[in-house]
Amino acid sequence: MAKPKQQGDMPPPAPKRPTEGTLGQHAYQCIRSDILKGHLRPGTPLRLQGLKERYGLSFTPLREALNRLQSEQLVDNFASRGFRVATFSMEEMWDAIETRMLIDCEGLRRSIRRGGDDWEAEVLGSMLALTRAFERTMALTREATEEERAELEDRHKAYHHALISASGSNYMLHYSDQLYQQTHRYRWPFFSEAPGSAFLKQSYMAEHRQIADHAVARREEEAVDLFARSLHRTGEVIEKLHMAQPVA
Amino acid sequence: MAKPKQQGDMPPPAPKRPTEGTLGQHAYQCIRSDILKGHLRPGTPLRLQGLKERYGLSFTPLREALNRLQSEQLVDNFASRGFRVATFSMEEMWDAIETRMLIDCEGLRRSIRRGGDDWEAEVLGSMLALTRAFERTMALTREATEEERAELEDRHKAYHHALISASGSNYMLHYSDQLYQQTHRYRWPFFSEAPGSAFLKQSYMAEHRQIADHAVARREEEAVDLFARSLHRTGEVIEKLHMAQPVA
DNA sequence: TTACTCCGCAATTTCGAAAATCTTAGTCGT
DNA sequence: ACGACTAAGATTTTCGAAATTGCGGAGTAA
Repeated sequence: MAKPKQQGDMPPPAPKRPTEGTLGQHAYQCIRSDILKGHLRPGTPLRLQGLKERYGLSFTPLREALNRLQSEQLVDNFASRGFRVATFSMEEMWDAIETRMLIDCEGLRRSIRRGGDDWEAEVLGSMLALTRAFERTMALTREATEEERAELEDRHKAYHHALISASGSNYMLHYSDQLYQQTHRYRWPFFSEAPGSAFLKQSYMAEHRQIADHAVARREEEAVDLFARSLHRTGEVIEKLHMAQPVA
Repeated sequence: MAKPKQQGDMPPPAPKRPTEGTLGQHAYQCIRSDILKGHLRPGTPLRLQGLKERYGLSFTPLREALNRLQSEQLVDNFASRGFRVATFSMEEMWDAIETRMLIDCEGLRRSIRRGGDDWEAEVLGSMLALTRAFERTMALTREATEEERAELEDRHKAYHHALISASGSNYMLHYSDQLYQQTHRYRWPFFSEAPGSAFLKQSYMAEHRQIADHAVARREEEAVDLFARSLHRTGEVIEKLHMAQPVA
């Protein structure tokens, strides 16, 4: 039983101060990324002095970012007692999965019904990009770097976005994005290091291809059914992994 | 063709500084309330000096609130050029209605399947409270005060929340709440003053009662069907009103 | 021993000024 | 007349210090 790598132990250096945009935006992106990648663990108090040292930013932009992340439910705010990374639970994870199934399946249905050539191109293009990145990481004889994993993850996210991108609903896209990131918190630390994960990944990739094929061929029920099952299976895998290794 | 009252003309005084909680939270509630009630119009620049004068707060808590409202899509943030109240459009309104239909109907289904005595009591209780407030405002021989309207609105919101409260999904509840508030922006300035609005309100109330009755009697398909139609009709009414009186 | 109060310190929140950025109006050149 | 440039003023964003709040430990009384 392999132990998942302790991603929180050695967080990578924070990105440099940007030359463009506001520091509040930069703070948002940095903190969000660290939460999604597990460098900031669930339940962790987000002390302003610590964040200031890590990111080189004053309290004001940090607090602005934390307020945004609060509204996105990645962070809990305890009035006058500061902010904490939102906690994990299986209950919450299943809620995110099931709500995501509701929204994403509807988004996929609408896209299949309304999407034109551009949508098809986007689906197939993102599927191809995901396949390429996947093959590259599978061919590695060493552990993938965080950058390589991030690239694969970006491609994966783009694939999911593409599937529902012709839904005509900004709200569905927006909520889907948020729910994707919530489920991501549970997947990222464990998924790549799980036992049998190479087999699992191949199986997921095959499934992703099938969903894309069904979608572009306008086989609505097949696509949506497989998509729902795939999302649900994500939850099952996460649950199994978390049982094997309780959350810190 | 009656013109809707110009709610933005004379905004009521802002609430006093709280003795509890943070000023950032207070700012959030004040600004949010003013947006939802139309005192801050769509597209309006949210100038910090103006907000400071209106609410008696420094820039920092104001900015914190604006960052939160940005994540909730009530406010748009233009980096280095400040914040604005998010704009209206019929497209956006329909998106909110349709997404809300998706989420709320699923929430109602789940509640009908899973809810116990407590849920039934909540549904019937909130229906009763809404009826009482409604009858009071209908019996007025003068125009309802903003407080009276706000009470009715709070009861209405509580009714909708109750219907889906046993869904077991915090995300659905959270998104439903946000979508409720988005649609509220379109309803509030116009709905109470629309032509034939007394008739329309009676019809809505009868419908709300029927939905509650179906739900509590566990007639899932009837409840959900009527609920969906009711939500959709809200969109139709809003659209009609906005055609009669284009958004300022 | 338990419960309560007080105090010091740490942390959070807010303040207002300074720094940075944007907007507008005026001037100059083509 | 139009476009480019500049300067001044307005506004936004950030900074760091002050004000406020929470927490933990020590002391006291029952």
